[in-house]
Amino acid sequence: MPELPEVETFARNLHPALIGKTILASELLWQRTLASPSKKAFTHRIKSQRISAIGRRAKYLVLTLTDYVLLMHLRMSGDVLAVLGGYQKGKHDRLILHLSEDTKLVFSDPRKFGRIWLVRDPDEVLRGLGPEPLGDEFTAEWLVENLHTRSRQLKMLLMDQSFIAGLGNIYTDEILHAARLHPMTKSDAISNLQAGHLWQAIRIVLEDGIRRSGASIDWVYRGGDFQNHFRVYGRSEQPCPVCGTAIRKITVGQRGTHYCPTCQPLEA
DNA sequence: CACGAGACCTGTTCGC
DNA sequence: TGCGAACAGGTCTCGT
Repeated sequence: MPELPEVETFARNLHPALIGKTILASELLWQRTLASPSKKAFTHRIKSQRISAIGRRAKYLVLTLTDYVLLMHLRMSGDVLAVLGGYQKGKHDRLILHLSEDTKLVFSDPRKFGRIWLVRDPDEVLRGLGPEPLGDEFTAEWLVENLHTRSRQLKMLLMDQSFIAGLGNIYTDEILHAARLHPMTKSDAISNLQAGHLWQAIRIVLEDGIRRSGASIDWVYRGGDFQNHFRVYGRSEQPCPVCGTAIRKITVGQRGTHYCPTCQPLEA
C-alpha cells in the first residue's frame, strides 16, 4: 500500500503521540511480522526502550529508541496507529506495543506482508537502498548519469528500491505521465532533456502527494486526498486530463501500468 | 544483466 | 444471489 508520501504522512502524524514515551511491553500476534530478531530477543530488548524520534527512510518507518532502532515496512496493506486510552484489539493486529501514558502503538496488516525489525544499526536493513528522491543527493545530474548505466524499462527501474528509494506503482505511473515518458522506454534511450523532465516530475509528484497526505484507495489507507488528483493511475479508459485520449492500462513488470498513449508515446 | 513467474497473504470487486 | 476468478499500494527468490 504505502509509498513514500503515505509513509511520510504516517511518520508526521504519529510523532506527537509517540515521542518521549516508553515501551512497557509487546504483544506479537503474527510471528512472521517480526523479521528480526527472534520473538524472545525482541520481547526482552524492546522493554523499557524510550522512543526518541520517528522518521522515514524510503518506505520504512524508523523509530529511534534508547539502544535500538525499530524499523517497520508496511508493504501492501500495513497500517500503524497510536491509540490513547482503551483499545479493542482489531482482527488484523500483528504487533501491539504497550507504551507509557496509557498509549498503544498498533501494527495492523490484513495481508501479513508487512515486516518489523529491531536492530542496533538500521543500516543492517536499509543498506542497499538508493537515494531519497527528495534528498540533496538526488540531483538531475545524478539521474541522467545513472539512467544511462543500465538498460532497463523506465517503470521497472524507478520502482527498483536500490536505484531510487520510495517510489511504488501509483507514484511511478503518475511521475511518468507528468514527465511524458512511456513506461517501457529503455533507461539508456532517454535524452538529457527528458531525464531533466523526469527528475522534476519525481520531485513535483512526490511533494504533491505529501502535501495531500498521500493517496487513500480501497479499505486500506485512509486520510489522504491524492487519489482525487490521479491523472492516470486507476483511470483506464477515462480521458487524459492533458489531451483527452483514453488512458490505457497495460502490464509492465507484472504490475498494472496506466499511461496516456498520446502524451507518452513509445519512441522507436 | 534484465526480466518473467511464483511466493507470501487476505479482502474486495468483477464476470457469468 | 452465488461463486470462482482476477486484482490490489511490495519485495524476495529462482529460472531463463
